[in-house]
Amino acid sequence: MTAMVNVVEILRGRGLVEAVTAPELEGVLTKPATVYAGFDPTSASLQAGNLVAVMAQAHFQRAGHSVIALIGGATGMIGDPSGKDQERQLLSVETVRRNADGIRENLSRFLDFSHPSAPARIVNNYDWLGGFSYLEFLRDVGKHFRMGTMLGRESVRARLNSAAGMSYTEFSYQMLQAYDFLHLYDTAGCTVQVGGSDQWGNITAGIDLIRRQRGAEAYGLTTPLICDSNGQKFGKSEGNAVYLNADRTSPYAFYQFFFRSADTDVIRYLKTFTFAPLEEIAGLEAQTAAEPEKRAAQRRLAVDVTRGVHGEAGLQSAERASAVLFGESMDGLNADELLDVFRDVPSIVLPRAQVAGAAVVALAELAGLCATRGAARRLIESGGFYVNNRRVADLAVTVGDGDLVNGRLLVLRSGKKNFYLVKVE
RNA sequence: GGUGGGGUACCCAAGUGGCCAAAGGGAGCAGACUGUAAAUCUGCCGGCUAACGCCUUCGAAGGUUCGAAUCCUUCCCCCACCA
Repeated sequence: MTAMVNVVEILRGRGLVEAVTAPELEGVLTKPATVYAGFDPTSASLQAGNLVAVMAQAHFQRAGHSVIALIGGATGMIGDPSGKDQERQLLSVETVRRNADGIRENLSRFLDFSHPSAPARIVNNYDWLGGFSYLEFLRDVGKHFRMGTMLGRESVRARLNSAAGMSYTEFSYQMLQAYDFLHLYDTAGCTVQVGGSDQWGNITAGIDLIRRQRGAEAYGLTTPLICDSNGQKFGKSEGNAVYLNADRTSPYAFYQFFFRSADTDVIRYLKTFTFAPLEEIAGLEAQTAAEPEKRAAQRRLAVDVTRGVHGEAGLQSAERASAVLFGESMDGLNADELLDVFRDVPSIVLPRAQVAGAAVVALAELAGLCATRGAARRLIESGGFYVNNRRVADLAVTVGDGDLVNGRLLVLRSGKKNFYLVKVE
């Protein structure tokens, strides 16, 4: 058998390694291993921040290892206290199930489930934890945990010292995740767990359990928490999370999120969120230094990630919309072309009677572009309001039939980049 | 349970009878400059209004007063120290 590529080295080179539990991991990975990462079904879609763990797993699979994505159908009902300062709201069984389906869809874009020798697998820990009785669990699992160790975990200590405190339920979380690791070790020969840096405690809990119960060594690798150069957690756009599902974050908005990356972040992001070879990234870095206004690195980042998540069709619609919105004029486009370009932009349908003859202030509020009439007034007075890409700074201006593209479409805009489509019927 | 300190707008925080829709900072929105970046500067930032102004807000409910975020009463919640 030919020597395997050193996946840890690849991950390091891309800034995807925060820490490993033992240096021997690299040696272990010279032979095919089974690697798992868990995903919390708190939402029906993964967020951009989750891409770090997903990419790490994809690199493992590309290097010839078997990967398992674990959806926390059971643990999601309990709530992982790691990195949270509040007790979590419990999710219903139904919600967790629905969310698990959404996440499965997201993951399928990155992991190869039909790989000939090592197909990726998705498992749900509800399948083995759901039927556990409390007594059984205490006897078979809880017995192997020491209070001192559990209380010493960072996630527990931080919460016990906080005003919010911690419930017994959340305190028990670490045992469940540890048991997952043991279960996957037993049933799939899984010896490596990958997770965010906040997962360190949960991962080592699993490693301890496997050592105690089976006398075997298991390993963990954590990925760093990605922040932008301002120290803000990665994956928020205008205060909202960036999701992978198209119905939550449109391909256009998704593309734009990456395209707007700062120069100081974009090279790091390319390494982390794309498979672009490091030599190419070095080239883009040089180009960014020489002619930053071309935004070549940002474009490459946006293109690669959007294609990965939304496919070729999603990428094309995002690029087409971006070209029109930020470059070419929208004059000369008819309503159908505009509808196509703005497919991903928020829109509202209004009856003709409410639009024709309406003052722009009223319209901005009515369409939902501004929360209140006053906000609409201020926006217009400060010169940040556009109708069909033309600035309107006068409150008294009204919209007439002649302003509607093909008599049925109006493009509103706030600031440089927030478009809003009004469909008239 | 005792004692002390608190609850002010999205967040932090000043304000102890009228000049308070409430200082300052942060976040946010917009403008200028740029490159859809960063930094900087400017404006806005409870609601309605073209504006004068009107309405609702300072933990909750009552009360005193011409007038209350500010004083009084009761209640709720939080924090610190002690038990």
